[in-house]
Amino acid sequence: MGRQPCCDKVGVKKGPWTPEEDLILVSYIQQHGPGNWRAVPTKTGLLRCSKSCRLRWANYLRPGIRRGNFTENEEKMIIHLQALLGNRWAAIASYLPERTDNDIKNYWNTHLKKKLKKLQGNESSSRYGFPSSSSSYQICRGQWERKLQTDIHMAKKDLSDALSPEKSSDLVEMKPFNDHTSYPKPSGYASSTENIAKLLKGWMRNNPWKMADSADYSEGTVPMKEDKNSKEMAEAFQSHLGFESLDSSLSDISPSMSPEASLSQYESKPHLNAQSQLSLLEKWLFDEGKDYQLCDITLDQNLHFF
DNA sequence: AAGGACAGCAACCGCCCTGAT
DNA sequence: TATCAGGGCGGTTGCTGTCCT
Repeated sequence: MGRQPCCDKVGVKKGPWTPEEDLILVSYIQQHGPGNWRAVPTKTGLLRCSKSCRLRWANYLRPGIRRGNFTENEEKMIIHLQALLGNRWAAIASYLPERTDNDIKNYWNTHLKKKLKKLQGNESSSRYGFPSSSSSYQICRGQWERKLQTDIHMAKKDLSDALSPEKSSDLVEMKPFNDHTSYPKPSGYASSTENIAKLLKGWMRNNPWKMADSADYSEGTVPMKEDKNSKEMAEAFQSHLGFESLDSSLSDISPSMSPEASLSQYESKPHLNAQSQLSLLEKWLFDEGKDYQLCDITLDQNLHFF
């Protein structure tokens, strides 16, 4: 028995989102909060699959998202977390504030894979805390990697055990940054509107209200028939959100959003629960001063906490 | 300047999990 | 207990921009 598609594919628009669609989606979510994605296309008039709406929100429009320019520290974290967790991008993303799993996945596939390949081929690099010039380091790193390889499997198993409800119930509350139940609420809608603001700024720069000339923007995905309407809508949105003073004006949860909605906008990611058991790992990962002195932490110490 | 190759990334696809009924 | 819908997730695709010849 085949699974039903998430939505009726007929008449569903695909491809890149237009600014108008983004505005509509953000406006809707601002009013109703994220969730109940199936209702979004029908209630907004967007000719998009519900999944597409959720993805667009989660990966692009959601509050607190930072895009591009991964820092070296973020790279290190991704590399080490990937070694420990595998391609569990959502779990990895939960440790990286402001990054989406999709972003991390793309970054891994396009940048870090190559970098690591290079590093493997060229052991002389010390960029990731592997000071090659030291022979003792070579031994140390080798030992560490061997141990890591052989024990990752066990660690994963233990981790999944630790994640089971009966065990996680007595864990200390210490969650990854992106766990949206404990996410340091940035500023209600501010970050999201920042995204939209940037989007619109660029859009307005490039589209002096001539979208109707563009086939892309006139495909009928948005119930706006005139440039004027688009402009008015954007202006209203801009006015409402206040491009230039987003952080201050929206430093609290948007009043127009219900409490449930306010809370639920942080819901989009799962989290790991075995945080106390990962505490040393986290300390290790987040302690910038250490510069990932891998050899200072034995694998036994690490795995002890799984 | 043209066009082919390549890289980066947004978005889609389909499987899986979970909660509701 | 079985079934279903909604949502999450990882893998993959394909579009677009940039670089190279």
